[in-house]
Amino acid sequence: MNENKKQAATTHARQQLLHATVEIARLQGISGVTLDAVAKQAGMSKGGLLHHFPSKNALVEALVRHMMTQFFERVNAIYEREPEGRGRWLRAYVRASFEPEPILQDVRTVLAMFIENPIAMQIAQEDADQWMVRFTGDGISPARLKIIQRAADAQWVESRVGVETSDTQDILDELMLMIQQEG
Amino acid sequence: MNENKKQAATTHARQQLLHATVEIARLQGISGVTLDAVAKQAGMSKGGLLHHFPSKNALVEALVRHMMTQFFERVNAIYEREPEGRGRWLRAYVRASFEPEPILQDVRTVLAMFIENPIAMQIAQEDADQWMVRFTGDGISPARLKIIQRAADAQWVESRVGVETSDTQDILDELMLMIQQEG
DNA sequence: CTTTACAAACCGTCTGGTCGGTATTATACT
DNA sequence: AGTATAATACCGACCAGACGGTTTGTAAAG
Repeated sequence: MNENKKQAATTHARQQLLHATVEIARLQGISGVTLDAVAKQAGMSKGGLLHHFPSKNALVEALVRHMMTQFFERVNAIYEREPEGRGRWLRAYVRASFEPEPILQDVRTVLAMFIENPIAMQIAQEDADQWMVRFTGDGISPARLKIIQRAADAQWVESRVGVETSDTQDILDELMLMIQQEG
Repeated sequence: MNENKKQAATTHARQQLLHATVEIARLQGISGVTLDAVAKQAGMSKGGLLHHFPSKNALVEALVRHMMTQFFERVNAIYEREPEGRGRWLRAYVRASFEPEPILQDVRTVLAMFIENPIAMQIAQEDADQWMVRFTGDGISPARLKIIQRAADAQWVESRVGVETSDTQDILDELMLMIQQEG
């Protein structure tokens, strides 16, 4: 008895659907991700899509999981080749984040789905530039500056989005320390 | 002649509309932000809303701008009280990002609008937790660890979203250095 | 003859936006 | 001052399109 052929997320059709979703997101943005569009992109009818994923939410959920798995595998691969010692996992994670690998391209696209909004992003970019101008001449190396700013931004976002953060004060202290110290 | 009463973004009605939008976003999430809902929340009809903001995009754009201005003003205020010297602006920026001020609460809400998605966020949270487990015992202080991870995450997002990043290599080097060094 | 994998027509709802209309206030003219 | 005129602020019915999901049908496989 062959019984491992339809394992939930493993069918060829499902893979194709997932890939089509990423494709649409990349081409049309999140608002373009409709059942019709995805189905069409995958060369299938909406009925067919709904057969594999009972709802749009199911599709998105599967997609997110799929992407995260991919990212994990990438980190894992890097981890193997990363020398032992302090922060081996973290090093692998960071490296993977900075990789331009096509695999990650997809992951990023999906993540972008939840942020994208042409107007907002454009404004955000302008805003970021202005901050950069302000920061420059502050005596801190550009690299370190960006790291600090990003960490701050993340704090900002996460606190609202509901991601529990424990060591807020410690993180703040550490950041201030980084600013004080020589870069 | 009184002629400064209707300055584009300054009317009382517009302010109210903007505030209503934030309120709806906070209560119902981004999907709840419809013209009808916003108008109702502001005690106005949709027609009225459309009179002040010719389209939904116009509303969102005004909102984002408004929020960013608020954040800037907050940073500015902190900057004034921040001692001179290295990274004064950056320090103010970081401090503002970590503030629980109600003013910033709004800004965060708006930003969250572009990220919110119950399923995705939940999965992301689980994912983040797993990474934390993996990182722990890596020999790095939790605070520093989170900073590094967040900076990496930001890189990850930004690269896809289209935010131009110049010193990628430098940032990566700096991060690796932070991992190596004592926290 | 039942299950799987799709197709395609169809439906109800929701949403952004239009449009015609009205009350109120400011401006112009006599 | 008094009245005509017009601009502003707002209402609410309406519409067209989009979208998620349901249902019915069907062809092939086992």
